[in-house]
Amino acid sequence: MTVTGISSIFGRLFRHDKTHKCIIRTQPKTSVTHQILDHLEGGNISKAVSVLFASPEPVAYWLYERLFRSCSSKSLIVQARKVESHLLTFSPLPPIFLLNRAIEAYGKCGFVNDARELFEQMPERDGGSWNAVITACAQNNVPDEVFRTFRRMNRDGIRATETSFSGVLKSSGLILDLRLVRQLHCAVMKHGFSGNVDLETSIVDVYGKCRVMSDSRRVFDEIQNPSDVSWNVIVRRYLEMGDNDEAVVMFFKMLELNVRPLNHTVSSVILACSRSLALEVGMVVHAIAVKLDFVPDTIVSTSIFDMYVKCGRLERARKVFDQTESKDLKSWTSAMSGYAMSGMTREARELFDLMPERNIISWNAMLGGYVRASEWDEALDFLNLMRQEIEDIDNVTLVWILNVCSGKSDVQMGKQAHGYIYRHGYDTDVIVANALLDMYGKCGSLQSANVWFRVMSELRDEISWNALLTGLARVGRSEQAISFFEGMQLEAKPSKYTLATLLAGCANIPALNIGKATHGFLIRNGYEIDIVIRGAMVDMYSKCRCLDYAIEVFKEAATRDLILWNSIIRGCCRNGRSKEVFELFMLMEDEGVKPDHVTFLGILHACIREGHVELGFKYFSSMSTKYLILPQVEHYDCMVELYCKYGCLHQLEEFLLLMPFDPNIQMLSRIYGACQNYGWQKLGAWAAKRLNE
DNA sequence: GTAGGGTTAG
Repeated sequence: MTVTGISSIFGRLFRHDKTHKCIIRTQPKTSVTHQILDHLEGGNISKAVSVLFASPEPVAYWLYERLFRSCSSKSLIVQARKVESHLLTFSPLPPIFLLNRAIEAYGKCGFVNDARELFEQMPERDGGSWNAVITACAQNNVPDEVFRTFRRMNRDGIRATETSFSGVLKSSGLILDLRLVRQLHCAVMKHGFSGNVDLETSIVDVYGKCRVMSDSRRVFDEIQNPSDVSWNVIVRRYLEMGDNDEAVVMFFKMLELNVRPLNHTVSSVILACSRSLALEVGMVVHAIAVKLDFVPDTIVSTSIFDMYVKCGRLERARKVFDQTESKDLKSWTSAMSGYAMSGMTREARELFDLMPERNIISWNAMLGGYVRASEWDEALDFLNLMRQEIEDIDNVTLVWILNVCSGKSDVQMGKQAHGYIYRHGYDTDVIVANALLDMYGKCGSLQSANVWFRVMSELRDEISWNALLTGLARVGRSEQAISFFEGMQLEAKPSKYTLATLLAGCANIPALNIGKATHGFLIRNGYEIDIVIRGAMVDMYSKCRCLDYAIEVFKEAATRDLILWNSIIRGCCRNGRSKEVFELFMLMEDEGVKPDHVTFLGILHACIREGHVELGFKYFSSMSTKYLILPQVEHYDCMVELYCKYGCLHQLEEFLLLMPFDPNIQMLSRIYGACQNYGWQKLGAWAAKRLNE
């Protein structure tokens, strides 16, 4: 034991001695003490504090301490302040440890300023005081103050303890400064805490939060006996990095070592399975969870439910939910929003209506479901209901409302929302502000979007730039988009999505030069040309009538997905190179990529151009027989065009008989025209009659 | 020491 350790024990003994004297000296007020104790034991802390506050005499120090601790555990700020006030009234120089308890209480209640003020006013402090104020700031997410205090503490020669480091590490998880984290890691080692599981776990956590999993994992592997929390942290960090596989691997390692997982760990692993759609592994983890008796755990069963929803196993999901015994507000909301965010608004609403209680988050989740599913009228109805049932809406509600305005292209409603946002001070919330910008862009009010973008000035971020850029590109104002793109680079780093938007903008006008410049920018700045960008480039070049470049870009792809194939196939059609479409289709099949309805639109258009009537019908039939794709109106449209254009009216008549729906106006007028051309009176008359109807 | 629910662009 260190010298300071011993002296502090003596200090405490000495203080107890004083406490003792205090009780003896104040014999008459033991009744006050008893009353306070009675109230504390009955859980009525407010009452206990009231009794204290009314007492014209001090009580024993140990009782003050108990009161502070009670206030901490129940977050009673007013009561904590009363206790401090009473204490200082009767003992202007109370023992340090008591004031430390007060600081802790203020911290737990979320009142950092009270904690700091008291700390600054203390005539004398011990290591505990420093720790108390650091912990208070750390708990309340005031990292700057934590570091300031920590540096001051070191300057004053106060030795950092485990508690100080745990506060500082927690704060460094908020600001994510890797250099700082490395320094702290060294400091922890230098102070001789290298065998301390808790601190090592914190270090694993902050490296992970800084997204440096190699270091995080190295520190983890060095821990002698990782605790359940250590395992929880490493699994969680892998999950958050998107490394779902490693999260699962670590979970199974933990089981091998016979460490019982925490409920949060099980929940993280299930989330990992759900995110990678690894249903089979997920079901194994589900079985493990059952075996380890986690079924009654709300957190675990909620994540199992969510996994089954995301993997499309609705019946299983519902079974898990119905079997969950203890459901709280969070698990109800989570389950309901699982449906809502997967587009199953009907199921979501069913749960929503069953919920025993709801808060703003539940309301927002349901509303978000309608918005995501583009069910605008349902969303509006729901908003009306919401207005009747709950008092307030918040920033999230506003974002969904703005989405409804965009969806309905209702700029009037959007402006009303803008007014509300302004009046209630939500205009400084960057997410709301960006949603507003997006709304103006999607409603085609580029003027308003521009104005608002300028008003946002200080607030705006990369998303704001992208939102405006998308708005401009959407209406084909690509020159303006590119000049914004130049402005953007002074403020924010364009993401690959920005560039994809820009390329789409070039494709629309079409603007080959800007498109080429964008291509060059991507290469010069070392952007990863992923499948999305590549698709945008193929599309841009083919729309700019530069098919050879498109083919070049297409060929360079290491992997090709359906969308990329579709882009090049449509590009060939668009540029009159229909013959190559059939070749491409064969290559696509060879690579094992399954065509979809878009692919077939391209093929049928190629048949129309090339006059392949028989082949066109063969492809059309193969859609349902070989590829199990239900032909849509557009495909029937193509077939009608094919038959009409080449005068195959016999086949057309047969085809029309098999068509599962009524011909639309476009088809009818095409048929009518063809019959006129080829003198096919009966069918022509029929088409004319239908047209008149 | 960690820790389950709703939020913006593409």
